[in-house]
Amino acid sequence: MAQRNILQFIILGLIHERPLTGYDLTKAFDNDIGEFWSAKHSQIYPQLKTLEAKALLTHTDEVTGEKLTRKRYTITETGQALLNQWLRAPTPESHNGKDEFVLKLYFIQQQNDPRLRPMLIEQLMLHEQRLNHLTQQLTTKFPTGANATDFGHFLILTHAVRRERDYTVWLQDALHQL
Amino acid sequence: MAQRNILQFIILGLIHERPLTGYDLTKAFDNDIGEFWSAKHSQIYPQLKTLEAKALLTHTDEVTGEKLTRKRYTITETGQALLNQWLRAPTPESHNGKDEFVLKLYFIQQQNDPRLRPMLIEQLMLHEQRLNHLTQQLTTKFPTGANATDFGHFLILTHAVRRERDYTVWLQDALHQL
DNA sequence: CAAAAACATGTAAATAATTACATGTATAAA
DNA sequence: TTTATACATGTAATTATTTACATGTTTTTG
Repeated sequence: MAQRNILQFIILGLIHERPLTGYDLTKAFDNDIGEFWSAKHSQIYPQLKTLEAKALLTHTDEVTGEKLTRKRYTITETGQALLNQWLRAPTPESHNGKDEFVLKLYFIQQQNDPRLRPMLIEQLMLHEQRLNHLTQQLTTKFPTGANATDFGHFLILTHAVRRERDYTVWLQDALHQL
Repeated sequence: MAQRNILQFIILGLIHERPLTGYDLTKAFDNDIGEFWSAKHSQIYPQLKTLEAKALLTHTDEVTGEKLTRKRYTITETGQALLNQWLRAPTPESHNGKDEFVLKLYFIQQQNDPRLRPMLIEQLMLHEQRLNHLTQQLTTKFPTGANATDFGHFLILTHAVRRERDYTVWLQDALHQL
C-alpha cells in the first residue's frame, strides 16, 4: 500500500538546488520548509539509501578535518525527471494538518468557561513569537520583496507570515468575545 | 516511546457531548473537526477497545432493525477527568501540517516558470470551493453568529473560514505577480 | 421489488513518523 | 587545554496512520 511518499520529492528538490549532506537535509526542516513539512533524521537517512538504490541520487565522499568523511548527495538526471513529474502533476487536496489547540477549543462549549482565557492567551503568545520570527526571516531573506530567481521561496514565506498573522488576529478576536 | 495519542482525547471529547457509535465517530472527521484532525475507522475501532479496557468509556448495545446491534459509547467519570486534564494542560506548539502544494512552490525558483500559473489556478479553485463550503457551514450552523453554548465550535469554524479565505487571497496575489 | 448507498464493525498489512539508542569528529566557547 | 556544541551518520523500537480486506444490516433510491 504505497502512499505517496512526498519526502522523496522534497529530498530531490532540495539537492536539486545544490548537493547536500544528510545532516543538511535534516536541518532544512528547522527552517522555512519546516513550516510546511516535517521529517526527522531517522527517516531521512534510510530514505537517502532507498533513493540512491533507485538511482535518483548519488553521493560523493568528501573529507572534513582529519578523519571524517561526509556524504554529499547530488540528484541524477533520473531524479530530476521524477522531480519535474511531481511538480507538474496535479496536487491532491490537502488535509490541513493537526491542530491540537483547535480541537481543545471545539470541546469547550460555554463562552464563559474559565478555561478559555488562559488557553487563548497562551496560544496568542506562541503565535506572536512565531509571527515575529517569520516576519524577520522574510525581511532578512527578501529585503526588497519578491525577486525573480527565488520566487517560490518568497511565496511560501509570505504564506507562513500571513498564516501566523491571521491566527494571531483570530485569537485576539476570540479573547475580545469573552 | 509513547507519543501523545491525541486521538483518545478527541474520542473522549466527542462522546462527552453525547454517546456515539464507532461509525458516528468516524463520520465526525468528515465534518468540522476534520479541518483540524484526521483519523480512519481502522484506527478508531481499536482505540475504542483500548479506551474501554482502561475504563475511560463504556458501551451499550442497542438494537437496530431486526438483527443488527450497534455499540454506543459513553464517557465514564474517569474519562471525563482525563479529558478535563488534557483541556487544562498547556498545548505544545504545533507543527503546521503538511502542505504538498507549498513544498512544490518552494522548488520553483523562476518567477516566469511556466509551471506556476497552472499550479496556482488549480489550487485557487480547490480553495475557493472549500471556502464556499465552509462559509455555508458557518451560516447554516451559526445563523446569528457566536452563541454562548456552542462557542468553541463557532470559534473553530470561523478559524477554518479565515484560513481558507487567507489562502485564497494569497493565491490570487501570487497570480497577480506573474 | 431490486439495487445502491449508507450504516456498522471489525482485522491485516504496509507505510510513515517519532522516540530512543548509539558512535564518532570537528569546531566553538570557556 | 578542556568542555560544550554542532556536525555527521547510522539503527532499533515503537507508535501513528493509511490502505486493504472483509462481512453483514438497514435505509434509500430507481
